[in-house]
Amino acid sequence: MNISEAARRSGLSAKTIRYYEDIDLIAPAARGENGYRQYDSGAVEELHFLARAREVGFDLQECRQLLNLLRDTQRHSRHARELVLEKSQQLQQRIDKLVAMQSVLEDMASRCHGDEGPECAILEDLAGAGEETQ
Amino acid sequence: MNISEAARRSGLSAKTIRYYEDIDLIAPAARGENGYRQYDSGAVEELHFLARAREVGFDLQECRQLLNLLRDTQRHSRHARELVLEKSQQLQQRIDKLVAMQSVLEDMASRCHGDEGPECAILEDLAGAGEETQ
DNA sequence: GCTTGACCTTCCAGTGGCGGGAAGGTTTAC
DNA sequence: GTAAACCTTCCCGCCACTGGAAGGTCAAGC
Repeated sequence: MNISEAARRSGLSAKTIRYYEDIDLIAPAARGENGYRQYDSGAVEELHFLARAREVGFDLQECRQLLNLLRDTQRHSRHARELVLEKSQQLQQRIDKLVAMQSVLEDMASRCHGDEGPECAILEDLAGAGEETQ
Repeated sequence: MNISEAARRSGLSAKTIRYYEDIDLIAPAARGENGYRQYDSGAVEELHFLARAREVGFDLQECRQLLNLLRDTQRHSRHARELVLEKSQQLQQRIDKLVAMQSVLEDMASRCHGDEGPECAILEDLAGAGEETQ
């Protein structure tokens, strides 16, 4: 099949598939007589694997490691599990940070009248926070 | 004061301050005889405002709007409040997404032995998810 | 045979928000 | 006198793509 069909089946865009080939994340696709890339179901499975791994938060370097594990029949499942748990912790840190940011926003919004007047707790907060001790 | 002192007081890096000037987020700094940028406390306050706004999740375009509100004595605090609440909703969406991703990771990890064997629920999941119906 | 449109190819540029580092000028301290 | 710590501008790199230009290919309809 051509690249757009492989894209449809894998969940990646054709652009992304070419990009992954470009950075040697995947092996160069076979080519037809016309120079078009050709994909079989095995290739699509790898692409789909990558799409899934990206969806759950792995970056391309980590995807590389996961692909190596996928291809390695001598692998230890411990390695995959470690990658997943580490990624989970990273996500937790990002979540914690976003939650903290959001609570600051909600707090500011709650103290702002939000009317037609110029007085604004939000702008005061952003301007002055951390300067009271001086 | 010179740029590194302004950086220290505002919480931004000198690189970032120059960048903000470059993209016209802030007015060009005054220059001393030697060509060095000079900052007064008013300029530092604006930089600090920007640092705070960035910390709570606003992008530079939104920071531009917030700065306009800060400078506008005729502003309506409603505008600032709307920006904050919209940003809060955006953060909520990002949080929801990350939480969903993390729960997938935790689920996969829980079903993986994580031992020295090659059998691995994680890799199976990533490879096969969404294909059972076929 | 001709056109139209949907494919495909490569290559280059841009995104956001900076950070790193080169190459060179200035100031300060010893 | 010199070393270091500043400062300047400029350009490249990061991540993971996306958009678009310029051009080749293919299938369908007339």
